[in-house]
Amino acid sequence: MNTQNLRKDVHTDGTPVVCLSCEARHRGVCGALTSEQLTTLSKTSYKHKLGEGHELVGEAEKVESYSNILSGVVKLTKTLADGRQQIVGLQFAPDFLGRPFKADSEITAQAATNVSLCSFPKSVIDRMIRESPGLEHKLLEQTLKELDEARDWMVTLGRKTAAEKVASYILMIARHIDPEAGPDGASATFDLPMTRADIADFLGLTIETVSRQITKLRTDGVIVLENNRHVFVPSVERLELRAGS
Amino acid sequence: MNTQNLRKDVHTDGTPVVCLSCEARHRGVCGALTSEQLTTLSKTSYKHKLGEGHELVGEAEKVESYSNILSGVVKLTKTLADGRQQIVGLQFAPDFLGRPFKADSEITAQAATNVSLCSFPKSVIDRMIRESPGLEHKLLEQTLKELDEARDWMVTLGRKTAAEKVASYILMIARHIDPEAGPDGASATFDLPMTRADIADFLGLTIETVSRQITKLRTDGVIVLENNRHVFVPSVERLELRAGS
DNA sequence: CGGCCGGTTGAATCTCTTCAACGTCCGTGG
DNA sequence: CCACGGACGTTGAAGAGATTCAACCGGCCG
Repeated sequence: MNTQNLRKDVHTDGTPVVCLSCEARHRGVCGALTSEQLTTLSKTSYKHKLGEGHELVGEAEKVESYSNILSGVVKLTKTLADGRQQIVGLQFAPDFLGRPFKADSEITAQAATNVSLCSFPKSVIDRMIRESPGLEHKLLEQTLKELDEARDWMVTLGRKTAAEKVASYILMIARHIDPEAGPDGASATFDLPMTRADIADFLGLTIETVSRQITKLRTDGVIVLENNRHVFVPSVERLELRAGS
Repeated sequence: MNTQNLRKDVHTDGTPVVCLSCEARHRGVCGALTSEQLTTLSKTSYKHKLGEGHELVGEAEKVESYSNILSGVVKLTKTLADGRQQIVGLQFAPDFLGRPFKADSEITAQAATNVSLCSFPKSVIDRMIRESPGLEHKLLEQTLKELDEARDWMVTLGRKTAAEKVASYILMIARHIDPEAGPDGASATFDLPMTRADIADFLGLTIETVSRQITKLRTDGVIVLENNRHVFVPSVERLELRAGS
């Protein structure tokens, strides 16, 4: 037996096996880590799945740990004292989940779909941040991206009509989920990852208004529905027009 | 003559004279820099003032440079194709102004009041970021703070009534500008740093609605006005109630 | 003085919400 | 097996809240 082959099988350049096929290593924060750091991290990390609706915060799931999203969609929600809710962010794979340097986020994170995560203790990451500037750089980049997205959404919340809001939402999901949706004029097919109630909380509307606007998009032929979830967009460009740019 | 005294007068521990009384050195990003870095930076930095309404972007003022805000308020605006506007952020001293790692921000920055800035070339900062992790850490902290603020505001935009929005705005300004406004039950006095039009663009409302809601707060005794700008809040707590938490 | 800018106020309109009823899907239990 | 209940979604009618359009006021500058 060849020890070199054995070593390669187990470590493959020193990269832990669990990380080998992980998207977070390419596009996520783990890309900033060395093989040794990945090895250290993988010893305390664990992959797990959460069902739709499961909360990630207040269950020792996030306060004391960070996670990478491997698949699925996570929604970040803020709630007013009287119960009004607003979704303030959606996170897709391979986003990093967690708020460094702050214990209480005042935000609840919830699985919008079935979600699989790779979680690790806060302390290990916080130490690695201090040791390797590359990681902090990755975090800064992701945070800037989230800030850009939040500001884009502020325009939608503050200045768009209900019809434009719903179109903007479908367009955003299409771009995130459907690989083809990029070039204009193309079509797109995908599933909406959220209920009408979630969409309403995301758009600052009521369930009824969301439903009516989706119906309108359907009767106008901008989208084709089945399941109330599965969407076909014949022309992404036409949808963009409805989104008010 | 004593050379030690001379040296102290000019350099004072090596810290450049222009930086000595600068707030950014304490609470801003410059706090992460060594005396030598400050010296390097101060050679290419320049302090200047901008009048209200002056744009900071697209005038070689920001695209190729970053700035620290020394005084005044800067508004960040996004505009839709048809002219609808939304203010997506307000920055106060000693905030850092500029978007690292990205040439085009799709955001315009404008002086909401008279503003004084300390500006430096993008290239110098970008290099220092690479050299000193502390600076990147400061930037990450500020970006996280801005993200928190953006998300707070998303709740206001999406889920609050016009009355609550205006109260929230006045409350936010009070907390930023008036030193006393912290503890509940206290009173506060300050000037609104923006026109009604700006406030409307910030809250996703029309000028008229903003005006009506301010009038209502005035007739209800929650605020006392003069100048349409100067505000006295007898009880911050009562204002908080109007803001819907 | 006249015009413009920023702000206020009123009346009509419209968009979105509220309230209510109804339909469908799906798992549970008789 | 089918009836029941709940979650999710759609649709309609009535109502509230914000916008639109318009008039008006005061201050400032040319």
